[in-house]
Amino acid sequence: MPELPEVETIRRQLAPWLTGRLIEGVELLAPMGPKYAGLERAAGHAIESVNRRGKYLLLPLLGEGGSSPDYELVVHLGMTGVLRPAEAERHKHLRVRLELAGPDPTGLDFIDPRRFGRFTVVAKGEYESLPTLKELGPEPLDHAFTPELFAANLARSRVAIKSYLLSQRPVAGVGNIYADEALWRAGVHPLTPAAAVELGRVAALLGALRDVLGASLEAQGTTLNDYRTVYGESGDYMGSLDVYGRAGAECRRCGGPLERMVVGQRGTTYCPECQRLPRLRDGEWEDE
DNA sequence: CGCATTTCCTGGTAGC
DNA sequence: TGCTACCAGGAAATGC
Repeated sequence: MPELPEVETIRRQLAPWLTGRLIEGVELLAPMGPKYAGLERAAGHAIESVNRRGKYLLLPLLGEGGSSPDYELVVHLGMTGVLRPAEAERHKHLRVRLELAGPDPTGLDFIDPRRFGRFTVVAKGEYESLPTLKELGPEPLDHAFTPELFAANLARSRVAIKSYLLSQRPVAGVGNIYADEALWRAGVHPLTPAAAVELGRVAALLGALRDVLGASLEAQGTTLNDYRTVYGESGDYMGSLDVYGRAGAECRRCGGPLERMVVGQRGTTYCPECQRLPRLRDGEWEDE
């Protein structure tokens, strides 16, 4: 499942290849719909740069004659999306092919078996049709993002911290794997109301997010099943996961068994010993 | 507005 | 072997 480290890995590989390239044509092999809205507008435009916000890839498209960008290509890989150089043999689940001017490789394929991904063109910076992108929280690896800002964001909600992290509102780019990993590292119970995580724990949580996202990025991400880099490589971080996919195994901190539960319809693995739920007393949450 | 629930989609796998 | 049932889940849509 591509989250921040996986999408950033892909961005870094795409950037030197796609920057400045002219999109000569667009082929849509999936049924037209909101997930591919406006895609035909990409034809005739050059790619100014390859950027990332959260789990979204954002490619501003230069206007006719190289004028400043008017459109933006927005790509979300969903759960099973893969971007790679076009191959002669069309993949069974090929959804979009961009035809590029210039030297080989002259095509970019978007393959997406489960169809949770998006590949759309919007007017630059206008994300009305993409509410999550419109409301996206700060980049966790940005040093301007402080524990105080994170705490202020978390204070806006009483839903379970795990669910709130997945909403992309308090911080961008965190999905199911790294949410579980960071909560375990910071010793925060997944069901803790977001606003009830006290400042010290918020700081620990931000540190944990940065550690795990940074380490995974160095490993080119986590491959469970479908995720591949642009060049078909698997990410190497799976063996470093402490909790995700390890329900029933020993907690690497206390040795007790990790447990699995469902939080907001999402499978969640945690250590009941190391991640304690704060108690509610007189309407206030207290630690321990 | 906040929050909960439902929906989309296919490959893999458990069970018979 | 072949069938059915179910599960994985990011974000949008829908319903209070």
